[in-house]
Parts: sequence; C-alpha cells; structure tokens
Amino acid sequence: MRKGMLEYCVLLLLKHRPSYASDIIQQLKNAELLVVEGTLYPLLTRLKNDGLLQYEWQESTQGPPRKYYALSPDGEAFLEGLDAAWAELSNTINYLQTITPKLLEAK
Amino acid sequence: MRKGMLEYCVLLLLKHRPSYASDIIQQLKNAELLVVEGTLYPLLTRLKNDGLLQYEWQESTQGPPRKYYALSPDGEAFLEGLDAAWAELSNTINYLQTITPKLLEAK
DNA sequence: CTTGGTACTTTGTATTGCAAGGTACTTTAA
DNA sequence: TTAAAGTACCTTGCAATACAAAGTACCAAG
Repeated sequence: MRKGMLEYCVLLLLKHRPSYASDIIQQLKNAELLVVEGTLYPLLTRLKNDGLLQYEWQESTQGPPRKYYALSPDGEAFLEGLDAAWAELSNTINYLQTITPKLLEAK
Repeated sequence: MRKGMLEYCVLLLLKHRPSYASDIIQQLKNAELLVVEGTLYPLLTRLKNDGLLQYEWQESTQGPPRKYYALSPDGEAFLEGLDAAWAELSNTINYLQTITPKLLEAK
C-alpha cells in the first residue's frame, strides 16, 4: 500500500529539515511509517542521482560522520509536483470511498 | 506514486458494484485514474487467486461474454483492513505536510 | 585490543505496473 | 460469404520499488 509513498514522505521530511539516513528512519517511525535501511539508502542514492537531493558530510560528536541530505532546487520543484499528485490521488480515493454505501453508513 | 493504490481502488469499485475489466478501466478513468489492461487483468487474477474476489461469466447483448468480478467475504474483510491502512497513511502524509513551513504559507 | 554502537552500503528476491502483442467471439458491411 | 472493426480477455517480458540479510568502516569504552 505504501509503495511509492516513501519517496514523497522522505522529500517532505527533508524539506522540513536536512537529515541523515538513521535520523530519517527515526522521524518516519515517529510518524508511524516503518522503513528499514535497505529501503532508504537506495532511495536516497537514487534521488541524489536524479538531482533532487544534495548531501554534505558532517562530523558527529559521537560515532562516524553523517551524510546530511537536503532538497536541491530541482527537488523542491519535483516535490511540488508530488504535492499535486497526492492531492489528486487523495481526491480519487475519497470519491471511490463515498460511492460505496457501507462507508456512508459508518458515518 | 499510485503503486499499491490500484488494488485498493479496484476493491472499492467492486464493493460498490460488480463489474468486468473494461468497465472497471472506464470507471477508474472517470475517477481520473488511468489504468491499462496489462495492469488490471493480472491484478484481478491475483486477487481472485488470493480468494478476495469471485467472478461469473455473463452474456453480453453486444460482443463477447464478460467476467463480472465481485468481492468475496474474505475480500470484504480485507478491504476493511485497507480502509484502515489508508486512513493511517493519509494521516501520516498530512502530518508530514503540516510540519513543512512552506505548505502552511500556501494556505 | 576487543566489544558494542553508529552509520553507510550492497546483493538478491518478490511484488507491482506497464508496454506490447496475442486470442477469440460478434456485429457490420462490402 | 467473407472481410473489417469492435469488444473482451489473456500472456510475456521488462523496469521500478521495498525489503531482508549481510557486509564495511569508524569511534568510544572498558
């Protein structure tokens, strides 16, 4: 179900504030969206290769350095497209839900 | 983006009213969701094999007979699970959207 | 100098969506 | 009577995504 949504969620998070992978996983967990490393790392790499993200290394006070990802200008534009796509999808589902009688009862 | 959503949309439609493949495609197009045969037929077959859908052949006044698909009892239960999953995903996205400052401005 | 914690990465597999092509039956029209 | 067009169903092969699992590297604490 959540397939294809992760990209949008990650971009939303990074728009809010640049983060590194483990941090992103933690933030998504807070939003009740479970993601694992094997999913996120390839996604970040792909988005960077597509020019939607940038990153810079930053030293950590504890442990190895971290790759902080942030939206590139292209990424911001792309995200606006996803906002529109989400709004449309959301409308579609709402419409399909309302035509089913049973959900109307549930109100 | 729509990945994984098609299943939900198709089940919602079939809950509303049993339909055959070409009809489903048309209804989804009306809801602004473009699907092609190569996507839908395997999906219907899979849902049937999983016991979520049933079908029966019905003669058509014009053209070849049609396979009318409908939700099985298991399918109805499964759909309720998807309703819950959608509500949760929707909440998650809403939350992630609201923490980004720019979207708040857009209001 | 070894153990445990943090962070990043890669490989292989299953699922999903799509393009493209194919089969079969029915009606229309030459 | 056959040819063409329309409707409906199905299959194959490919690309993209998510995940499990395993691996690499650095640092701090004991």
